[in-house]
Amino acid sequence: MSQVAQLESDLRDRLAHTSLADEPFFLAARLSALGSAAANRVLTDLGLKVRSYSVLAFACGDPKPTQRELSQFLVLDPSQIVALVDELEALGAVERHPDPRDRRSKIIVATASGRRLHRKAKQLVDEQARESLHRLDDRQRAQFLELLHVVAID
Amino acid sequence: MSQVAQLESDLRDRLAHTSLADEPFFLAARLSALGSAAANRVLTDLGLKVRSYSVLAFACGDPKPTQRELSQFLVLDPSQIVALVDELEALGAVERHPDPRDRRSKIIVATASGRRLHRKAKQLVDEQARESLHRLDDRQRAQFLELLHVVAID
DNA sequence: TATTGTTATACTCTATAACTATA
DNA sequence: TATAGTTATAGAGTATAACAATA
Repeated sequence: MSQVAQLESDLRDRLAHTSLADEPFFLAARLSALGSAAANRVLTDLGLKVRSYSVLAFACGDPKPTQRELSQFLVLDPSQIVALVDELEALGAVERHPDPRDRRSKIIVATASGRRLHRKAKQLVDEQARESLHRLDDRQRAQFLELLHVVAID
Repeated sequence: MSQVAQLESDLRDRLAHTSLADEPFFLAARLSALGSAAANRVLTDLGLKVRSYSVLAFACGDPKPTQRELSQFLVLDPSQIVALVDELEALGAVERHPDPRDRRSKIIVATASGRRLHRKAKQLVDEQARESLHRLDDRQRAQFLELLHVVAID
């Protein structure tokens, strides 16, 4: 049914005083669940989800990733990348290019329209992220991102 | 196959300089995926997973949660709580008690052996968490937890 | 009428193994 | 022998609707 778990203040207070509230993996899972749901909601109109958006973002960056690298970046099995790339390819957003240095590999590169799509999507996602961090002031937000960066990118 | 995505330093460096590396939802998702996998690995021997461990933790806390509350805390559909509680009940770790204030609700409360199980599990999980945050010093870790707390607990 | 727990079901995601072509 | 991408498939997780008991 509904699963968006907007907590009333008394429930929030109870959650805040649980033993789990000090366990980073629980907090990260909760943040991830809430964040992904929100991001997916915002991306639907563009035909994207968090996963495909992430692949597209890498395909827009430099250097271009192979599928193997994508699977490591996104913590997904290589076999799952196939469907994601297929999906974006069907949208005309990315193409599979041969890797000149290893003919087994395929490099995923965004098309011009893929880059436009990414620009629009990033704007929506960034705005949504700003909202979900609204309880932090500028300094705290910067700090949080820096620490999260260190912790999440092994 | 393997999906534990231990990155080599050059790949880590590439990931660190991607546009996604500044998007909190992506970092949270990555941290959550890595953290849950690690926590699940550590909990297997006790017959628990992250989800069931989380339910057990609430059932050990005070005040005891209803299933409805659990679904909000864990950002899961109420129908999914049923199976989790069934699972813990089969382990003899929790019991469903009638809620004196609302006979529709069931309060989930840990048994004595459930509390022992939780104690053991928490020790393993905490140790694992400390490891995965090893790149932060004490002050940073405290800061990170505080900010994560604010952001994840709406 | 609305809500709690439950069941059922369809759908998505995840994990694993095997295949092919390259290395 | 090992690795990149692919396919197939089974299992786990997710979303949705409907029902009985209770509010």
